[in-house]
Amino acid sequence: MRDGTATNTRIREEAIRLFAERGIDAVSMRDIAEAVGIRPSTIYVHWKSRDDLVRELFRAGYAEYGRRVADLATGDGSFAERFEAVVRLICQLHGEDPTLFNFILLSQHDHLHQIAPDEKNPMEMLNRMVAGAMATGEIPAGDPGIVTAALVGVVLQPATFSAYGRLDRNLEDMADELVTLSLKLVRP
Amino acid sequence: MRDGTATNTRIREEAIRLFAERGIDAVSMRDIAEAVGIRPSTIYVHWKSRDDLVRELFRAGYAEYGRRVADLATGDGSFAERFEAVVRLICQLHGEDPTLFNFILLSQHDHLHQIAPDEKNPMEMLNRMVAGAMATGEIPAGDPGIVTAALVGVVLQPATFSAYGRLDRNLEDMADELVTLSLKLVRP
DNA sequence: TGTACATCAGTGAACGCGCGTTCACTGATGTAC
DNA sequence: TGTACATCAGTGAACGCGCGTTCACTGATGTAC
Repeated sequence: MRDGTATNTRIREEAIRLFAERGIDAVSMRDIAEAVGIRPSTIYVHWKSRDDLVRELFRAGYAEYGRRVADLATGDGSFAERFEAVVRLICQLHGEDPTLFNFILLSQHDHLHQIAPDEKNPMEMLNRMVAGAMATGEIPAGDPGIVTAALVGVVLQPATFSAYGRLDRNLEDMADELVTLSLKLVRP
Repeated sequence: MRDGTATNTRIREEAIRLFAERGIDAVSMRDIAEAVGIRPSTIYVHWKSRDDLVRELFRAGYAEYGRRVADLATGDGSFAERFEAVVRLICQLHGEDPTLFNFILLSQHDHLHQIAPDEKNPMEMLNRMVAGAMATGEIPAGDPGIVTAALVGVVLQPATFSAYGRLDRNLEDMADELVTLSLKLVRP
């Protein structure tokens, strides 16, 4: 039999690229197949359905990001140190694979609800980090949900603007500024 | 002849509601017609195409929001005063018509690129406000694009979390906290 | 090393479906006299 | 007030199209002997 691993990988790559560029809904199975240079039916050799493909790609990426955020968030050090590390990680993830990063960033709304709550969820992770730091008095008390959302916004809004060309700088180049800005949010 | 004004209004209302609830791509002309209680072909009496309908709804809402933000952003007072007013306005807009607010919030990415740059653009407005305040030394110097993006993120990320049920509080109830948080971003 | 066979990645044609849209029509209602 | 007419909001049936998906098939390649 032939080895389908290479084809499988290429389907993943092209699908993520097209989804990130055009939005998930705007990409058909035929589009993906054409980009890979195969027939649409070949995709069904590797995945049960379109939905299956999308879900697997999102989950795999989101889970990996979740793991890496979790490693830093649950590490040693003060809240400020750990949070700075998370912000820098996010900027670095964008630098490593902007296409994957944008795919996850832009498709999160459609897919977050089908992520099981027990998976290592970056948002949950941050929420606990913030709530913990409030409890110890490391950062000012407040509604942890709002503060977490605001912290996320400070980083992801520039990422979104960058993805849409509204900001022409790479996330990695903004890391220092984003660290400074987000830490200002949790000063007394 | 019959008066189509009421039908026209109902089509707008139901379309915005469905778009906000399900996402624009997931709503068909038949869905809208069914919600209104008319035949799909009737929508074409009022709009040339589906695209036309979506664009008109988005533009009308975005333009109105732009005007109201512009009024506050270009008013008298310090940067902090004007910015606080803008944040409170955004929270209030959410309270006035959460459905319209969410429609614009969630569909902005698909449609921002077809908004003419000369229209009163809330983002452009804020960008100029921030750049101006940096020039006068009212807020610390920096990249105005990043600081604007971060400020927007502090407000819109909680709005997004609220729209998706990740935060169960209304934007209006968070106004005080969001003002406090966003102003922290521009302290020395 | 050479041959027979099993496996299964990849194909090609076709399917049913829901989509946006068109268009000849109907008939309620405002206007003119 | 009553009648004839014009207007056009709304209808119903149909269209072509691209979509996701299926399935009998082909043929390259790994394995057994």
